[in-house]
Amino acid sequence: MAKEKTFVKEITPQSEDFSRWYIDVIRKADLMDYAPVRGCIVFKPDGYELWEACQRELDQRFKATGHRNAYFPLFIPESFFEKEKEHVEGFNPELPWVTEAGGEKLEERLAVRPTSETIIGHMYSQWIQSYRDLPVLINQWANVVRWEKRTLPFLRTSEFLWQEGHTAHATEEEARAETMRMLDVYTDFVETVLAIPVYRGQKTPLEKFAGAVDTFSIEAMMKDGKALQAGTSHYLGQNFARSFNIQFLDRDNTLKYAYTTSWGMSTRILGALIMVHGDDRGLVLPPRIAPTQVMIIPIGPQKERERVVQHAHDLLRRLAASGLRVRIDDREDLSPGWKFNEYEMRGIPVRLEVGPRDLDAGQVVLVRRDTAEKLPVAEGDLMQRLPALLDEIQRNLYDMALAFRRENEHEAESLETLCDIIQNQRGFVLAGWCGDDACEKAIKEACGATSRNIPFDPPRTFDRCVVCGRPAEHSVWYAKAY
RNA sequence: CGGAAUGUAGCUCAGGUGGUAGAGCGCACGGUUCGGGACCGUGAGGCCGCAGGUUCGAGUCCUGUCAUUCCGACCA
Repeated sequence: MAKEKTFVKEITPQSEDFSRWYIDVIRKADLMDYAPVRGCIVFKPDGYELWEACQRELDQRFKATGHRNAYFPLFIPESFFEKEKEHVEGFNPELPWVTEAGGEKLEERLAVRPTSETIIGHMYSQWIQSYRDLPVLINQWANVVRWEKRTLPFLRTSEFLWQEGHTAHATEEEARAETMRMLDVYTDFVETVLAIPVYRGQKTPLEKFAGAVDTFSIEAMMKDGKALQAGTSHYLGQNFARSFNIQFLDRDNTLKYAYTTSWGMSTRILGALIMVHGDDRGLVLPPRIAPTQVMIIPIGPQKERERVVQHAHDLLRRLAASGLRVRIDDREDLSPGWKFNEYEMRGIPVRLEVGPRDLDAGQVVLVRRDTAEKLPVAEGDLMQRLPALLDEIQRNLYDMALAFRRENEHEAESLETLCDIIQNQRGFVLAGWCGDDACEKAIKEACGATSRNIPFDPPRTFDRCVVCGRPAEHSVWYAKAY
């Protein structure tokens, strides 16, 4: 027991210092390493596999909604950014520039893309002539660069991986439907696969994407009560179509600008996954996203070893054949206790222990990562019980995250109350808003909370703006955000 | 980009007032162990972040620089 403490000491408890906990976990679990360039990280295999799992789930959903993947260049001519005023203002401070190549100064500087609306808009203008060419439904998996002042692994890195969908439509109605459809896709992925409940809503004008007409987001609450924007979907109206001349000839033989959308989810979602489910022992991965769902650990003294390991491998084959993501750790030089701790820290949902005693009893022991419960299971029942257990863990993780979120949802009728909650408690605060940017800024200045979104179906409505007291037009979630 | 702290072995860290670098864990080898991070023995491992400067001599003092962490400003 005393030794166990030494182990736990390597991960700072969440209650002591949440930021420290986060850094400790991602490093101990071997998800990433720091690269020599500011704000850049290496996704190590265990971290990258998580992203691959996200990619797989999302990609499947994108394709099921009619999208196809393509790839656009990393470099974007400077002039492209100047075509959309808000867009250039929003991104200029974060752009890295290529000014020289092949030993010569470039005629026109090239930005390393921070997002691809401009270059894709340019290409779409050449591809779209007629209403018959619409809609264009394209997604790309890419890396982008934003030179942020302050970086944090996964949550805000200089270079990050993401997907960005870019679509063009003949009508506003269709483009708006697309915007909402993709928000639904994100919601489904994050809630059902990552087991993270989200608030769906619209961004305020101050927080919306530079160049968008409307931005919608899903927002998740981390275990320290802070908010993390898990995904965004933008209705761009005709803004980019006008800037990049995306015009088509409609049925009525008139030239019209297309309506476009864009939507993105990035490796930042991994930060959410870690901070929503992780605990003081390390990562906790929902079964549906876990690269390894079950880790088999054969146990036993040398003289029993052969028959135990053989049996464990037999189990491995059968479980893998049934479609489960199973691995075995049959290394002889590490004690079972060491392995238990190791795979708990790495967040593997279920451990399957099998030793001589189990063999004799015709059973195995399943251990849940989420509750630490040990469940002896007769081998005959294993094929039924294991998938059911994984489902149960998936559900439980969502329920726990939802319960935590509910405990940390607040309401405020006054700025004082709002700030008191933000500064002395934790979580999200719902409050009335008149619609004026100034009131939103006032809250940020008063206590550092920003508007997260205007939820589609707020738990309640307010008569007055929490800042100015004028009639409230919306209910808004406020929180400190990552 | 401003403020603070940190940078010494793979990891966590120790190295008063300058004198040529240490521990624990980990790693390698051998042996004993194995149902919650086992133990014994032997051993390998260091341009002390990087670059200058002061000095007979710098991990230690000074300057610059890079990176990380925290706080602020900024932030689809």
